Amino acid sequence: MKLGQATIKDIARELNLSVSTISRALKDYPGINSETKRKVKEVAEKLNYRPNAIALSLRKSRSFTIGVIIPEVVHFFFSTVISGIEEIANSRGYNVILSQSNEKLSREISSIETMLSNQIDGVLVSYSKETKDFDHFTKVLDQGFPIVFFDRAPAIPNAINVMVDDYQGAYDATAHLISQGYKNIVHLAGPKTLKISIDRENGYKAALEKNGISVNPAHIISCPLGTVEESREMVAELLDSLPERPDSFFSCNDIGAVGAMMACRDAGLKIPLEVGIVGFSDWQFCAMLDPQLSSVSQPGFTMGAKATEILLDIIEKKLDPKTMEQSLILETKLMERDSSKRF
Amino acid sequence: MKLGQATIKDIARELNLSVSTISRALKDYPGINSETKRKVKEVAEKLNYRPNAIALSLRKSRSFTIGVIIPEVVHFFFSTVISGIEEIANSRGYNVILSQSNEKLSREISSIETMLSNQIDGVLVSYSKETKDFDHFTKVLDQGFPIVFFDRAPAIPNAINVMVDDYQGAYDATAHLISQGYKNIVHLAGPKTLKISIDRENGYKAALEKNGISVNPAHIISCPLGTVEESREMVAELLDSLPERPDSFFSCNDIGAVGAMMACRDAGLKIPLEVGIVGFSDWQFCAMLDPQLSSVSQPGFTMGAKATEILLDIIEKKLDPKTMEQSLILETKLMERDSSKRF
DNA sequence: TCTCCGTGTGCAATCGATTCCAAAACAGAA
DNA sequence: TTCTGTTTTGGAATCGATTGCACACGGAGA
Repeated sequence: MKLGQATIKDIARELNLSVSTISRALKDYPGINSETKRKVKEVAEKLNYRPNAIALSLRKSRSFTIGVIIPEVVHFFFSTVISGIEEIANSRGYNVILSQSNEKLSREISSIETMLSNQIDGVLVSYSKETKDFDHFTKVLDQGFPIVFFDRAPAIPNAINVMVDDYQGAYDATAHLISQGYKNIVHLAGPKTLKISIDRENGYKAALEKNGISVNPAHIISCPLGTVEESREMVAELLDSLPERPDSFFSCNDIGAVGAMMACRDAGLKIPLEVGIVGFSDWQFCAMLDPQLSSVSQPGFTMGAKATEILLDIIEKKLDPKTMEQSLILETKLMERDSSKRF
Repeated sequence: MKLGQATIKDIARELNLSVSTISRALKDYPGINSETKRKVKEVAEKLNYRPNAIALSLRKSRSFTIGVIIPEVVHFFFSTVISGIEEIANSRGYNVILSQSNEKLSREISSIETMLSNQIDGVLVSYSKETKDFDHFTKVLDQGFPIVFFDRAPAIPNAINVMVDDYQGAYDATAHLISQGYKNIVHLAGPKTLKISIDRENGYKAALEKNGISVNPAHIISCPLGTVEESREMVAELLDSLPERPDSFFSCNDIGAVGAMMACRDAGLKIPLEVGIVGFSDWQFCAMLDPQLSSVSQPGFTMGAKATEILLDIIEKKLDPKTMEQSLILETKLMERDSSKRF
């Protein structure tokens, strides 16, 4: 057998036929003798023929591949999103090219460049924390190239976004704490560059106001790093310094909530009796903690799946990005667990 | 501007030159007038020219893309591996196509088929739990196609593997429990289809024997599902039924360890005073549990990075798979935490 | 004036598959 | 035997970029 893959030409040579005949025979075109078809398929099988998708891509100017640009893979939420993307893309016959920006703008830009060079049919993006300027996206969007953003929605007019209702999720979490009788609710907030952080903070504020509690700026703590240590220290300091001790924490992510939990335990406070804690994202480990951590569950898999469906529909012209709904907002679900249930 | 990407032809038309001149000018070939080069590059810039990687792939029979076949993305360990793969591949100018088998053999087979169709240059594989027969891999391996297996090493002679030293990791974990004075050590074992499960069990047995403790078959519990519930039930039952209560658990994974932890707590046993627990993998949440869970840390990122380096070296002929070392075994590291430290 | 040589370009084949158009091959009818 | 129509097959262009080879042009030397 020849080195490398057998091509349509090898079959043609073997049978003394032209390549066009082989091509048609393999695809069951009408007007090819059925005996010829049989022989062609037989030889194709024998030579272990496999169509060259690259050649097809070149001819059709379609690669049946979509790109995914994500801040980092090692992140429970994002990994569920990827899983959803992969699932739908695969079932519809598309490949998935993955690239992580590691929250770096420069890598985000080079990623989209190489992906475009590779003639991908469309791209799914969750942009990095560093990204404040979206020119690298608008430039290609303006050329009519399909992009769907997920989780983190950019400030680009007419961009298609799939996200969760961060505002409502945060509202629900805060309202839940209030309903459990907590009064001094502290919010551990995320970086202001991300719309999701702002939305969560706003949901928190709205829930307070709706329940007649005025927002205390000293109760909103910025945790830009998002590490356990950071929030643990912040909360420890807070417990020491505030005149009136906070009796609950709503963190914009689960990691922060764990830090708060540790700081409270360090301070000898009982959870949920003396302090209530709620996180955001509902990472796998929430149910494994003691006490189990309440958290706002985000449908990561669904988000990936929906975003991919929309992207593929745009690629296949089943949807027109100009006339369609710009944003798809998925519902969150508050998982009430022991860390915040007093009753 | 024309719809779609500008090609070399567009530049040629614009400047009334032939495509060959453009090609050479863009690549700074000698024998092209420098004034021409300047103009070509200027127009390329103006038209936002981007070379078509597909066309290049077809011509060179090289796609600069590698495939990754993995059981599931939503798995802390695997996501760290992916991160390592992505890092190296990217830095060496390769794309990464991702496909998850969801532990299904059929999907594994179809994945490798489409990847081959897409002319990938090589593939990294961690096979599914269902896979008992490796024909779909040996067939392509025999044609000289580069495959590197990671984490789960198949029973294929001459296959290249990158894995962690599961035996030693398990040995260390068990020896650690013994050194802490635990005597009745139960092992929660994984599916026997995976070599890693067998290695870990053997490491456990060896550590016992080395320390003069005979292996009690009733102390080896199979947990094929790998869910918290499964191990929780198994352990609960065990605590009830065994004549002599086990005083420690070494689980082949962290999830199982959490289940054991819960069952022990349910039974009113104090950790680590009355029961010691050690897991395997050192997932992110281990340090967040209370008490913090001891676990055997696996270098996922390094594994992905090393496997990718080997694969790319083979692809680029810097390494010859026939003469090289077949297996690269990475060291594990026991993270001793509160769940198993009595002293 | 003719030849030689170097510089700068263009032509055309190539990679693998598809597809429009044309052309064989063959059948049956006149 | 010739013509017409159908069935089956082949030729060639195409997708975008690369590259070996040839060619055009100019000046220099004989």
